[in-house]
Amino acid sequence: MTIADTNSWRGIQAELLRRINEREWLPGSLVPSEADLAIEFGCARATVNRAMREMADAGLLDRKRKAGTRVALHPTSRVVLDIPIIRLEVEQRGAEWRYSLIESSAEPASLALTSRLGLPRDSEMLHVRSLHYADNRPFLHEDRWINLDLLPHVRSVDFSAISANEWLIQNAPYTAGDISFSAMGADAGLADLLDAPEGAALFVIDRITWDKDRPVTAVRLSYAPGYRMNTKI
Amino acid sequence: MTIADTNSWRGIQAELLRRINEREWLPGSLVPSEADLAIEFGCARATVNRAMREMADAGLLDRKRKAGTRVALHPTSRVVLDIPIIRLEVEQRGAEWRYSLIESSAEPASLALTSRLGLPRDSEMLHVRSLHYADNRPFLHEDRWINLDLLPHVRSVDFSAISANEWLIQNAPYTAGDISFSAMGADAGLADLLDAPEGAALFVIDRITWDKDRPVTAVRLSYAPGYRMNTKI
DNA sequence: TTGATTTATATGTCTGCACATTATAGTCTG
DNA sequence: CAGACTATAATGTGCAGACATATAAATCAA
Repeated sequence: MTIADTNSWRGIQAELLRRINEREWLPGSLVPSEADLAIEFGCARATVNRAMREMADAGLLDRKRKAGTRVALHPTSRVVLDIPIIRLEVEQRGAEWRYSLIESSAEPASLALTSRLGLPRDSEMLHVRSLHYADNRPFLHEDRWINLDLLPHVRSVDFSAISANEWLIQNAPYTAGDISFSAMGADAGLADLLDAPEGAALFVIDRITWDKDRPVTAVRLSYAPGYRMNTKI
Repeated sequence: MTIADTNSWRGIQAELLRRINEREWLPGSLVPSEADLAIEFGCARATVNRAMREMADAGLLDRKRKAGTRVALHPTSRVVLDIPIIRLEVEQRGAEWRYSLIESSAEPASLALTSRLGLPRDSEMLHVRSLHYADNRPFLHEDRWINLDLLPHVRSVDFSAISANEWLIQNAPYTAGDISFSAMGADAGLADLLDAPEGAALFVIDRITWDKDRPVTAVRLSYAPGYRMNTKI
């Protein structure tokens, strides 16, 4: 019965984590109720609740009213990724960020894209392609389509002065987004741009953002070979 | 002054989100204090706190004592990935999971690995390589090293009957982990195993888990071409 | 002017209480 | 015995108040 030093919610959480990690409470087993734990730790029930709620959010505990709280059977580790502005990502690596616009023009989007976005076929969208550099070496290729219907004044933005990535974050709010990560071989054009051999394995992020069911932008970020996205559990 | 219908913390959170999304509160601007908002919404300060704390955790708000709360300037979108047991991941796709052990043997680990794990050089570790299938097609290659020092009884586990992935999740608790995602070209061996052309771009997850500073296992998961990891913001 | 100290303020957390919500388990009834 | 109803037990949420803590801003001293 090792009572945590402090009866703060962090102390209680640490103690609960210890009991789970050290198999004092086995996966799938029922743990004492909030009220009982509050008595044991000599604190208010709300404090125990605070500690346990976070653990439930993290997937370590399964909680149901009346049924009680159980240690999760399959603790799916939950990973949190922070996706920053590209400029900041480069600068955080201690490299100098540079950006160059390749193309910016209104074009009819492909059927694959419009259908995925729920737009009328042959909708005109702004197609912006650009390259981000870290210390003068290609870092990633940004291939973006912007919904002109939702953001008509984007036509007049000079994307050689500010990256589309940054302009959108500051000017186009979104309420939801779909992201997918994958690996792709570099085609001839990308290989040339990224200064990589053709067929090189590239880390790719595809992202579509929405503002209440209306698509804002669809982007594909293709990173130069060697890129790693790191995080902790 | 649209007061949210309910003065539950969710209602308040929704209203705050609306004000941010609709640019009523601009990025970087100071928002009213908890006390003021509590008065405005006619609720307790704790309720406002609950709503705002979650938004701060999500990176939408920056909060500092005395300085107050500001709308985040660079709303780094925070993505949450659930990394399930491989078997469950395959089954969730509606495919049949199958598993085959390639190799399981105690070997001295490479210097690169031992130094990364903080183990003595030439430490013996259990090297387990296996292949996971979805509907009889190669899904991913699991290349794992297990710390025999920490888990000596793992020598006697039959990894042809249970996957190392699953056994470890159920038997080896960990307190921290480092994960990195990248893209790699398939070498001859992997290409053969995954039934892919040599050089094909593979999505790769490297993960090291720790139990209080002691390494538990290091694993590289190489997914067959075409794999995408999806999530939402 | 500059550096140290104090003060005021916003957030962070805890308490004790109350009621709401949900789902289990038991009971009653036809 | 089956199905409907009811009591109960756990979590979910809210409130008012209190104190803790960090820190920006103001004040004071050299």
